[in-house]
Amino acid sequence: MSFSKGNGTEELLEWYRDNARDLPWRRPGVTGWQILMSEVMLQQTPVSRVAPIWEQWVARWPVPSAMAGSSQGEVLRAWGKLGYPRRALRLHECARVLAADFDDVVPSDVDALLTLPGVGAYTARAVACFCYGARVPVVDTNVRRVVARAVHGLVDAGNPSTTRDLADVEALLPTDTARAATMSAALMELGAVICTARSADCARCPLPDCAWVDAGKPPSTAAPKKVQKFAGTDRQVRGKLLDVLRAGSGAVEKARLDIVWPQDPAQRDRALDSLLVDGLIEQTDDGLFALAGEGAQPSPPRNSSTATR
DNA sequence: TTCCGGCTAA
DNA sequence: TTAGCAGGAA
Repeated sequence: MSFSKGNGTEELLEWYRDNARDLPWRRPGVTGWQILMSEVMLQQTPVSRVAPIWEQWVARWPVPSAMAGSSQGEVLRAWGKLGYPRRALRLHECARVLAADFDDVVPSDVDALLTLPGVGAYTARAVACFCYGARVPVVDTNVRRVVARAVHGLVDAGNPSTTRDLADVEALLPTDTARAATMSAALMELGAVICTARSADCARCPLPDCAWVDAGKPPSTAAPKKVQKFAGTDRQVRGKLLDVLRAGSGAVEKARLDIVWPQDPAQRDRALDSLLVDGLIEQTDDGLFALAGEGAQPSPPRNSSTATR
């Protein structure tokens, strides 16, 4: 397996060396933990939204044990509106495991990384490669698309098969470890900047040859995929409910949550229950709702300021 | 396969 | 209006 005719490895590596974006988590001296935080944040979330939050997190929780010392609620608040807040919860649990079982250091071994909460096939290899320079295929949606086009001549990757994709990319990597690691980063960068889902800027593409271009840029033949709607879904309701708790400082009465989704009480209660099940929120003994880990905290003293009454 | 946020470029 | 975004887990 290789890029269509010529092997575009040298061109791609050179392009990356000269054009890689100056992302904060690519700075020298960034640790495995900090890389891991960036990777989890970047799951389904654009770079521009992640960068400022990541800077705050690196300053606040520079090592796993620091985060393990904070409550889940504190982490959820700091997560803000990045979306998919279960990621934050997993990262917190991951920090606890790293502090307890890994001497506060993110492991470099892919199999060890895969045991960590919130770390899947992509993230494990991304950390092994970007932080520790391992020669492993790093396959995300960008790489999948680049390989589909440049190698297979298709606009989009078909059914994502992790096994096949890993083998595809593995075959593209140079033998030399350092060059292979750079190659993985370059493939991702190419998909993120040049060969994007919306448009392929072939004029600026460093690859000397592309199977998709050679084939005349054929459109997708795949059936239109089902769109995962958002408006009116439980996801939207969960977001609104969680936003109330994130914005406030302590436990709140259910009525405070009810008002953000009055149109469908059944759906609202279902969403609220799912947040409890996910461990994102908790219920206090007196029936109030709070962010996870904050229900036991003394709510703002209601009667202490009796002088004002 | 489906569910899980929130934002924005086109 | 919506497709798409450095995915993971059940």
